[in-house]
Amino acid sequence: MGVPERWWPDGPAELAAVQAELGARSPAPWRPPADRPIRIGGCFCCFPRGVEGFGERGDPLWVAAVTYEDRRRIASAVRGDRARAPYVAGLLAMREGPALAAAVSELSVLPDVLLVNATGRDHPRAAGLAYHLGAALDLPTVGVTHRPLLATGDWPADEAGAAGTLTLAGAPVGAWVRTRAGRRPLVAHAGWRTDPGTAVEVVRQATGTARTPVPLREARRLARRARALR
DNA sequence: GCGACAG
DNA sequence: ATCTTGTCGC
Repeated sequence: MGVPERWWPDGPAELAAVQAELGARSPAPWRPPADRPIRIGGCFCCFPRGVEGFGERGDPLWVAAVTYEDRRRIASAVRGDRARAPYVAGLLAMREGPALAAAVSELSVLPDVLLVNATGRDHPRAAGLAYHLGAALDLPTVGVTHRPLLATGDWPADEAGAAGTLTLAGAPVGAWVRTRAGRRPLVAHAGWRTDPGTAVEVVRQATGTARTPVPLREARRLARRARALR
């Protein structure tokens, strides 16, 4: 993945500069291959229970990454690490970026596209963590969150698969997606080399019986299990 | 000035 | 992110 310091600087101003540079890029669009099963990955980062709020530099954390092909998990990686900074909206990369990048890099089989618990182009500098992580790893990414950061748009109909575009400054940056009827929709974010349409398609394909896409759920489960093992 | 604000 | 409490549905 190249030199870590180049992608994950320590200071807010330095990170903002990296985001501005990355956000101005227009990487070649990636599209899911139609001739073979698509490998979808997911990564997740969790923190100690009982510690609420924004946290701080040095907080212990656990990260997990997985690769799925068809309905099966074909690779996984779990590790413990430390946060680089407290949580600050718009600067999430400074807190979790390096740890997530390290976990994904340890996968024996990389996915075609990676699901990240973060925003993508829906960001002040068009470079949320999902987009940023993809650029750092040279891997197409799709962001998945409970709500948008800055983008706005109406909720879709209450039926599985329904989607509603989210725009920021007039540009489509993601979409609300109803992965399960009767449940709150989640947000599929355009990330590194993916547009809103692709993001929705990947989320739909990765979703099983639960609201959260399978690879993301599994990465979350593994990270929390590692935390439980202390 | 005040509220909002990914995880 | 994590925690608490309450409510609804199977």
